[in-house]
Amino acid sequence: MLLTRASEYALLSLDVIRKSDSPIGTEQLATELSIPKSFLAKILQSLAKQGILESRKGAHGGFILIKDTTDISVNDIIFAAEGKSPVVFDCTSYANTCPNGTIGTCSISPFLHNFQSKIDGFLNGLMLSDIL
Amino acid sequence: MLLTRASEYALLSLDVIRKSDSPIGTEQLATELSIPKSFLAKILQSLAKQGILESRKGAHGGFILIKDTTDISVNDIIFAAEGKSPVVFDCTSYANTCPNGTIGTCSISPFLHNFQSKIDGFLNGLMLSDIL
DNA sequence: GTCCTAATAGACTTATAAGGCTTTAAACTA
DNA sequence: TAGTTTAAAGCCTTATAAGTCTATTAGGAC
Repeated sequence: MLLTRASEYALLSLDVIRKSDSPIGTEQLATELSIPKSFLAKILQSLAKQGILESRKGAHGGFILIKDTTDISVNDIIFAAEGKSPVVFDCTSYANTCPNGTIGTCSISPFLHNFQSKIDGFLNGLMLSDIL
Repeated sequence: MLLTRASEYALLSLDVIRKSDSPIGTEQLATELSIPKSFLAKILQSLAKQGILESRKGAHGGFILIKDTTDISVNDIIFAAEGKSPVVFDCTSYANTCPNGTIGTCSISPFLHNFQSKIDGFLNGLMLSDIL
C-alpha cells in the first residue's frame, strides 16, 4: 500500500481540527474518530513539527490549524504523517542488493521515475481544501 | 511503498525473457539478474498462471513469453507478481477497525478513490512495450 | 501549588515482505 | 525404461515495517 494508517488518521484529524477555533486535544480527537490515542499523539506531534498544526500544552491545550487549507498540500500532510513522501519503489533502500548494482539505471528505471513523478505531481498540486 | 520486489523482479525477468526465442530457466535468470532463485521461481510461476508466460518442464525447459508485449499491461504484470493490483490505501482490509464503521463513506474516501483511479488508469493504459 | 494536557521515549505486538529449503511431479533425452 | 532436467508446491526462517501501549517528563491554566 502506498499510504499507511498514519496518513489516514492525519487527514481525518485535520478535517475535524480545521472546523474548530479553539484547540482540540488528542483525547477528544481519538474518541471522536475512534482511533488509538497513543498512535494519534505521535502523528499530531509530527504535523506540529512540520508547521501544519500548533500545539498548546496545559489545560485547554491541544492542536489548532495555523495555515489556510489552501496552503497545505496533501503531500505535505503525508510527508509529515509518515516521515517521508509516498514512494512507488525505493531502489535506494535496496542499494546493497540491487541486481548488478545498476541502481537507477536498470531497464525499469525510466518507468519507475515516470510513475513516481506522476504521483508527486498529483499530490503536490492537490491542496487540503480540494479534498475536504 | 506501492510496489514490492516481486514486481521489480517480474519486470526485470520479462525484459530478459522477451528477447529470447527459446525457454529460459529459473536458474539462468536468477544468475543473470543476481536475484534469489527460490523467490524468483514463485514469481515466474504466478506469471505463468496468469497466462503471461508459458512454462515448460524437462530438459531445455523454462519460461517463454506467449503474448505480444503490446497486449500485456503493466498492471497485469504487477497483479500477477504480487497477487493483487497496487492499492493506495485498502480500507477494506481495515474494515473491523474503520472509524465509525463508515467504510468507503468517510471524509477522505472521495480523495482516496480519485487517487486510486488515477493510478489504475495509468497502469492499465501502460503496456509492457511502452516501458521496455 | 495543583491539576490538566502535550511531549518524549521506549517496549511490545502484529503483519508483511523476503528469502531459503525440501519434496514432489512432470517432461524431455537417450 | 532409466536417468536427467526443470517446474510446482509447501513449509519454515528471518528482517522489516506498522501499529499499539505504558510510563515519564515538561509546560501552561487556574
